[in-house]
Amino acid sequence: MRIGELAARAGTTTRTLRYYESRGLLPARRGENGYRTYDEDDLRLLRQIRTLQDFGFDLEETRPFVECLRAGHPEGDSCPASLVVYRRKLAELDTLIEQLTSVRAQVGAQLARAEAAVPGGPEPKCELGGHG
Amino acid sequence: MRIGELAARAGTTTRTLRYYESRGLLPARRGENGYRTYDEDDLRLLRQIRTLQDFGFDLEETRPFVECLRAGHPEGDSCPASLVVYRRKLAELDTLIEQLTSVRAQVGAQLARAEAAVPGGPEPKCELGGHG
DNA sequence: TCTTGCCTTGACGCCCGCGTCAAGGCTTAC
DNA sequence: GTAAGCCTTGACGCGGGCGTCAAGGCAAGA
Repeated sequence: MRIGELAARAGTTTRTLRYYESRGLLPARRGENGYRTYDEDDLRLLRQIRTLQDFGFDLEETRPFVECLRAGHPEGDSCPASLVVYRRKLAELDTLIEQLTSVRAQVGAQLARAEAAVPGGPEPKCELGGHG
Repeated sequence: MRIGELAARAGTTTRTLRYYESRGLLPARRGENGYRTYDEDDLRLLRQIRTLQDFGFDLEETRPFVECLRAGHPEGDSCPASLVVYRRKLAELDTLIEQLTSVRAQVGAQLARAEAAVPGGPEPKCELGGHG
């Protein structure tokens, strides 16, 4: 299979595949005409990468999973190095979610305070004259 | 006050202030020698910008707050345009937190599944021989 | 043979909020 | 006078994951 077909089957682009290859993540064999050649295993690796990318993993973070698959393991996370990445990611996510939740609370409080100070804020269609 | 002092008092850098000016966010008067000149009001504007930046607001999103202060209002969020930004930000935060929470759950599930499949994963120092 | 459509490499663009360096001018203290 | 330390503008770099164009090679059908 050539690069265009692989890209289509994985729902990505040829540019992306060349980029992965440039990063050493998904090297390709070459046909006699110089075209990149891929097989079903490459598709599996690519899908592993894409899944993790969709989760917000950096490209580098997908490397252990790819290497794990390439080493013949049944899943990309069948290797300790992948689990390390999982755990680090979980910690990052927890920290991030905590921070965002804190920010959300602060922004929400600011909004509530500001709305209370502005006439017509919470219920803009009532008491237009503001005589009450 | 000149740019260095303002930067120091706001806990930022001169480069940042020039950048804000280039974006039209924090224009400066000029002394006869060409030096930028700021006053205490500029410091207030700058602190408003920095606070929102710390909350993860884009620079453009701070503009209504800055203009509100510059218009003479007591707070940057004393204007409707600022409240719009607040509400939009809250919605963005909610969406993002939701997505991250979902990802966290999926990654956590993947980790649990992978750990269950790998001997020595959850408790690496026990049963080295794995005879149990 | 010509066209169409795939493929190749190379290289610049984008986003965003600055960091950092360059080359020079002004000010101030000694 | 001169050195230090502030200021000026201009311009390139960075990180990440590609998009997009350029210029050309190769393959297959009419």
